[in-house]
Amino acid sequence: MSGSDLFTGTLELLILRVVQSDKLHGYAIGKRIRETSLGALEVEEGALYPALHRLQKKGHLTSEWGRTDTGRRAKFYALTGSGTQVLSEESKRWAAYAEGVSNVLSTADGQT
Amino acid sequence: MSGSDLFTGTLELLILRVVQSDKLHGYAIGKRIRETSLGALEVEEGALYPALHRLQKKGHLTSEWGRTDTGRRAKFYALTGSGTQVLSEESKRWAAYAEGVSNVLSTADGQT
DNA sequence: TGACTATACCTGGCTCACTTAGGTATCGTG
DNA sequence: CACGATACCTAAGTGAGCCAGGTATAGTCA
Repeated sequence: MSGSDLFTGTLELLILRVVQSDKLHGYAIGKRIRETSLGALEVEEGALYPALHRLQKKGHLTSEWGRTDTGRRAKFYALTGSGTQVLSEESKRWAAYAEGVSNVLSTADGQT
Repeated sequence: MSGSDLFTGTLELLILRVVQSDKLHGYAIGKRIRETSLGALEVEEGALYPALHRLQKKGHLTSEWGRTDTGRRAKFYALTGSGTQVLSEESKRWAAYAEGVSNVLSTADGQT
């Protein structure tokens, strides 16, 4: 229940989006999410790696072993066609959802 | 996996916010969330009632049996002091989180 | 050389919010 | 009087994420 908990269901969306920008490896994906969100999103490795495997299993990502700039062994992920589509759908779903929450949070009190 | 799934963790926030506006009963809380969000947020009863009980157990809500305008028996909920505080904290957490997600989703591609 | 940190990957056990799918009871309406 | 809407509830199952471990390697610094 720590304050940095993810809202369940957003991680896959974030991963897909980050991988769309750049072909990254898992560890870098986590870092990228953390940095791009300016620390607001903390990605635990115990959530990250299973999520990557899930996405690959579902066919939304492909993976390939390679080397980082610093010569380290790492698994690089790339979006598939279905991944691109899911990203698009989930982005819309997130936007609608966030707007819905925003509406509820900002509604003037006591209206019918 | 239907498209209207909640992002886990937001429901309690929504409930607290809705109850702050008006002293409502459970069923009406669900309806209010659905309506205020213009249908974007679908609240299942199987999620709603346990959430209300959780919040009460944690001391963030109190409940009282009463009657609706139409004469129906219903349990009305009200915010406690701690509930108000949690609402404030969770609102901030949501705002920060949503901004974080927004940053990730809208980041220009390929930046370091 | 050897210790230590950061990088990079992984898994198993647990928790717990949510979905699904039932159930009860009452009121208004066709 | 059947039916839908209102109003409440719970049990079983799922599954994402947290926690806490593990392995291995590259670079740094004493």
